[in-house]
Amino acid sequence: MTLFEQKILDLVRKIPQGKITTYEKIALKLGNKYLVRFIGNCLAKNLHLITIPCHRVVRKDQKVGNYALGVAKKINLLQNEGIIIKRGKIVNFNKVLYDFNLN
DNA sequence: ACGACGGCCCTCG
DNA sequence: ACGAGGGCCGTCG
Repeated sequence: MTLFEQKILDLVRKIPQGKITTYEKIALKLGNKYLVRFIGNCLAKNLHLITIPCHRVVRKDQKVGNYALGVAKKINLLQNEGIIIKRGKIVNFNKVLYDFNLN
């Protein structure tokens, strides 16, 4: 695992239970928006590290996005944390959105 | 709503 | 060592 990937995972690990963030926010935090593709790539590969709550990272358009264990699993996990999802979209998106810049 | 393409870092040939 | 391809995305047509 590279240093850059570590940085991504470190950020994801900071997302509290019941909150979400977007691929784009992480990308911007780390530099530029085109990183979104690599971020997805990285999370997909490192899912075996259970300590990283990959399911709390979603798409900017309020869809949940993809997940290595299946989208259904991702939705389940999110709903267990109080996030409301309807037809694949997060209903209370703005309320549960976590902002890294609050630190 | 859908498809194309962008410019990322990594992996693999 | 180098170049092509790939991926849990986002934007614009």
